[in-house]
Parts: sequence; C-alpha cells; structure tokens
Amino acid sequence: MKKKILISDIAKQLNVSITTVSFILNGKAKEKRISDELTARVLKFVEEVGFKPNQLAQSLRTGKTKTIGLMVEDISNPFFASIARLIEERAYKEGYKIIYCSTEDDTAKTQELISMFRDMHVDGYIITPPEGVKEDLKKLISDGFPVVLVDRQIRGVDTHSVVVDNYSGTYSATSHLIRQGYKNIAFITIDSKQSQMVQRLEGYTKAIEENQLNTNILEVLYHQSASQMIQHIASFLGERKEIDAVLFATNYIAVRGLEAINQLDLISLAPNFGVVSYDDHDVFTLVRPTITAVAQPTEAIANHVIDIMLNLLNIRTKSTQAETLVLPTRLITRSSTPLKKVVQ
Amino acid sequence: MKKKILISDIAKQLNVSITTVSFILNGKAKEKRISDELTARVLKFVEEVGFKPNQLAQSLRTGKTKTIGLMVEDISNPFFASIARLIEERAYKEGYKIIYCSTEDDTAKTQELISMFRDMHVDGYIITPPEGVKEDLKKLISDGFPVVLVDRQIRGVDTHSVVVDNYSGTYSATSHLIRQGYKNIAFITIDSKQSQMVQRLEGYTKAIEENQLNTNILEVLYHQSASQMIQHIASFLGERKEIDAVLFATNYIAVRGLEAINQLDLISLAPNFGVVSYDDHDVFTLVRPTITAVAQPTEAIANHVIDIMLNLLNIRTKSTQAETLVLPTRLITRSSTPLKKVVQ
DNA sequence: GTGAAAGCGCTAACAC
DNA sequence: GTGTTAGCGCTTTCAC
Repeated sequence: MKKKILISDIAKQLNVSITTVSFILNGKAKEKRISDELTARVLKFVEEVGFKPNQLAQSLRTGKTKTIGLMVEDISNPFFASIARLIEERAYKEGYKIIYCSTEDDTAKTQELISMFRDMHVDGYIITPPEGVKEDLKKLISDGFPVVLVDRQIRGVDTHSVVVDNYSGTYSATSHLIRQGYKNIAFITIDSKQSQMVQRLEGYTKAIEENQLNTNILEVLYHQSASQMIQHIASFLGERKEIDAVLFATNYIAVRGLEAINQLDLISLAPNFGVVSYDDHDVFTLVRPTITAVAQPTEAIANHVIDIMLNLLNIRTKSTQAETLVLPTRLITRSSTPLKKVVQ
Repeated sequence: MKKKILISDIAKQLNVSITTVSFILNGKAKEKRISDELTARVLKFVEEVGFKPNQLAQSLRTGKTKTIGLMVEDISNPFFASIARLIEERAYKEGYKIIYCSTEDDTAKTQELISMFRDMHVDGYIITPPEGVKEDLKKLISDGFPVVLVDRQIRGVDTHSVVVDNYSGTYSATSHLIRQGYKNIAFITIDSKQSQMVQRLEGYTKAIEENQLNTNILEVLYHQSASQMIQHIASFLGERKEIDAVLFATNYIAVRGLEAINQLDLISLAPNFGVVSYDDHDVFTLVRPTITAVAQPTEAIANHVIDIMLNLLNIRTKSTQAETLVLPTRLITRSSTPLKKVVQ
C-alpha cells in the first residue's frame, strides 16, 4: 500500500468514467440512475483495493471537512472530559471528527484557538467561552458557522446554547446545608463574571437570605497555582472559626479546598463541618468523609449539544432560531453533610 | 471577512505574480533573490489584509499537514494528560498541530484511530500502543511515517521509543516497603503483557525474592468497571489478612484499590498497612494517609518524544537509527509507608 | 446513464 | 528576479 490508489485508477481498472465512480462513492448512484449492477461492481472493487478518497482533496473541493472544533475550559477536568468523550462518540458515529482543545479560560488562547480552527476549516464550533470573546463569536456566527455554546452563555451572542440550572443547583445545595442545621455557610468561588458562576452565586445568596443567615463569600483567582489557592482558602477558613459549612462553586475549587480543610484539620476538629461541591468528581467518594455534590447531567448536556450541532450542520436554513436549553442538576447527598448535632 | 482573500488577489493588488507572493510567503525570498523592498511590501500587505493561505490547498499540494497524531491510552489519566499537554505545547511552538485520542488500550479502536489519522494525513504518529497493533505499526513505519512509541515498546517494531525504567521503579518501591518493615507485600496489577507492565512485575518480584519473602500477586482486568475492580481488589485483600502492604501497578488501580482499602477499613484497622502506587496522582496528597508513589518524569518524557518527532519530521534521511530512551523514575515517600511498628 | 473538463487554492518546476 | 503553468485528487456541471 505504498502507492496510493486514486479514483482515476478505479475508473481505469473498471473501464468506467471517474464521474461514475465518484457518483457511486457519494451515494448518488440512484439519483444519477446508474445501474445497480455497475454500482455493485464499483463498490466491490473499491472495497477490495481498500480505496479511500483523499480527504484533503475532498475538503478542498467541497469546502467541508467533516470536522467539529470543540473547545472546553479544561479537558483534564472530569466534567469537561466526560462531555467531550460523549460528544466525540456521537459525532464519530455521524461521520464527524472532533478536534478538541482547552481554553484554560484564557481569552487570548481562545481567540488563537478559534483562529486555528478556522484555518483548519472546521465545519462547526462547540465552545465553553471564557470572558472577552464575544466579538469573536459574533464574527463566527455572522460568517455563517454553526456555533453551540456549552456550560455558559454570553449575553448578546445570538446562538444556541446548552447550560444547566446553576441557580437551582446552588440554591438547593445551600438549602440542604441549612436543613441539616448549618448556620454559617461559606461560598467559595472564583473571580469570574461568567454566567454560570454568577448564577451559582445568586442561588447561594438567595437561599442564605431567605433563611436570614449571613453570607460568607470568598473569591479565589482562577489563574493561580493550586498551592496558592489552597493557601488562600486555608487562611480564609482559618480566620473565620464561625463557619460551619462550605459550598465550593466548582469541583477543582473543592479539591483544593479539601486540601485546605485537611491542613486545618477542620473536619476532625469539628466533626460537624459540612462540605458540598458544585460539580461531582471521582475523588469525592474516595476521601473520608465522602463529599456531597451537585451533579451536572453530563450525558444530557453532551447529547443535546451534538444533536443541535448535527442539526445545524445538516440543515440548509441558516435561520434556525437560537435557543437556550437549560438542564436540571441533581444533588447527591454523601457523608460530608451530616445532620448537625446541636452542642449545648 | 466574509469573502476569503486568495493569494491571487494579493498578487493582483500588488501587481506581482502569484509565484513571487508564494515564494515570499514561504520564506524563499532570499533564495529566489527577490528584492528586499518587494518582500517587505508584500509581507506588509499580507499582514494588513490578514491573508492566510488555505491549509487544505497547501496540504493537498505539499502532502504535508503539519499535524501530528497523538494516541495515548487514556487522556483523562493525569499521567497521559500531562504528557499530552506538554507535547502539544512544544509542537505548537514549532508550527505543528496535535490531534489527540485515547486508545483505551483497545486494539480495534487503536487500529481505527491509526486509519483515521492516515485519512487525515497526519505527518507523524506518537503512540502508546496496546497489544496487537504490531503489524499496523510496522506498516506505518514501512510506509515511511515517523512513529514514536511512548511509555511502552513492542518487541519487533523497529522505531524510536521513550519509556521509563519500570523495573527499577517497582524494585525500589518494593525495597522501600521492605526496608520499612513490611513482610507481606502484595502487587496488584492488570492482565496485560505490555512491556511496561511486565517490567513492573519483574521489579517487584526481584525485590521480594532477594529478601526471601513471598510474592502476592493479583491481576485485575483492565476492561472492567471501576466498581468491579474495587470489588475484585477488596475480596483479594479481605481474604488475605496476612498482607501488610500493597504496591499498585498504576495510578488508576491505586485509586480503585484505595476505595477497596477504605471499604475494608484496612488502614484504620491496621495502622501499619503500607500503600505505594506506581504513577503519581493528584489525589494521593488529598487522601489521608497521603500515598507514597513512584513518579514518572512526565516533562522529560514529553520533551524527548517531541524532540525525536520533530527531528524525524525535519530530517530527510529516512534511516535514523531507531533508539530507545529509558528515563528514571523517582520514589516520592509520603505517609502511607510509615516504618512498621513491630507488634510483640 | 456516462464522460470531459473546469475548478477548489496553492506550490514549484521551468521558462524568460 | 519574475511570470506561466501544470498539477495535488476530488466533485459536479454540462453535454451527449
């Protein structure tokens, strides 16, 4: 197989024209009224010699690469990894390849990636956008590319998006903590104005206020090292001994927060220290106590995203109404949020 | 930017020929003795209008896609994720794109991926091969593609590879446990004949034998669910109360093994139960006790791999001698391997 | 039903 | 030093 076989070789071997072979290969045999006999003969031969059309030539000619660009915040985060896997699987079944990358929530990197994807001629874009890429997205859309936003939205960008009900997620997590008897619940989040983070904060705040409790909010920086974040959380928690529970706004903050809690020996010192994380994570069942979490429906998210994308890709009409799909979260209660014993 | 600008547009605008523009764009201005003045003028214009050559056309013409296919066992495993990231970063700086995929250590999937990469016309292949792909790799190599194997080798495949000294890794981990006073050390690994797994087993066995101890080996199945694996490990450990330490052959076995150990309450029941994992993992500093691990030099691995690949890609000579690079591991001692107290 | 031929956008051998 | 032109391998219009 050193020597690449071409469509012209097929045609020559079979004594038919290139056109005929191409039509058959592209499933247009019926449409072009090519005899079943010939169709079968060509297909059989193609199969035998293992001919595969050159994708580059095909793409250059048709303008389609059958490739979808997928940009998530961080592919090493189990939440995004899981979504990416599911999307890839579905896409693959439909004959699409997925190229994925992590934005690291960095505006410049994301812009570069978008530009790289354009250069690669991807047919569609699935993105968890960081802040500051509004104009880039609008450009993509106005240039006619299918764009589906995941996990978060950008105000003013008119395109499809699939998100979860962040507000209810943190609202119910906070309510759960309150019901379990915790009174001083901290919310540890990141310094981000992204829609999903804002909504998570709102859900927490609402639940706290409804119960006439006080909010305790810490915003750590996204772009800082793990150890810095741990330190930051540890000093916050260390200074406020009155805090008896904490809700982490993402799983990676929680993982680092747990490290801080370990360092402070918070749980062993106060056996009734409550912990909840937004986003589930494998390690939450590994550590003791196991950690209560707000699970996001990764499968549903992935399925909806790819459905919408495939639809956009196949439909001629440019003008599908942009719609936002909001999926529910689910609180998984584990041992980190026990009923708080009242100490006299 | 709705309308794509072409190289012919540039030529027309500037009143020069397409060739000239192409030469300048490809850095052959000097070589073709094009005036500095013209070169500068073209470059300036190209910059201004934001012209980017169509990669598809370029690739079709040159036969090069400036893309490297990277297939790791499991991109969600921190070890592979970290290597992939580092490779991607370096490759990107050299003007190469990386397409990555997980083989899941599945022969058929890997073959499909290799075929997909061929279809995509990647310029080179970086692979952590599962069993059973020997012929596919040989084919790739004999067809002239640069192939670099990582983490494991395949006997009889004559190509470059970067691996670590697995034997010494488990040997020193086992020796460490013995030195700490453990007498019944189990080795929990997977049912794989891959080079790296075989070597890890050998290192363990050697250390055990040198000390006239008994081996306790459990092979779990790679392709089974997490809970099945946990169950499997738990029943093994539960049945053999004499085991006082365990060395896990990979980080994901260790993570599941820890779950099993938790279920059995092994560490709290026997405070001197020793645990070591081959491969480090973030959670090993999160759980209590923190887990001693054999760390692999991911950075060095990634750097060597990409160095070799770039070299292969740039050098004309097909006949670079295939060589295997063996990197050392490092034992990170944490609290899961305390000096064993002798109980009278 | 089938074939000839015009590109898709670029590179580079060859001519001048 | 610069321009003409023949492809890279495929799809698809148009003619027969």
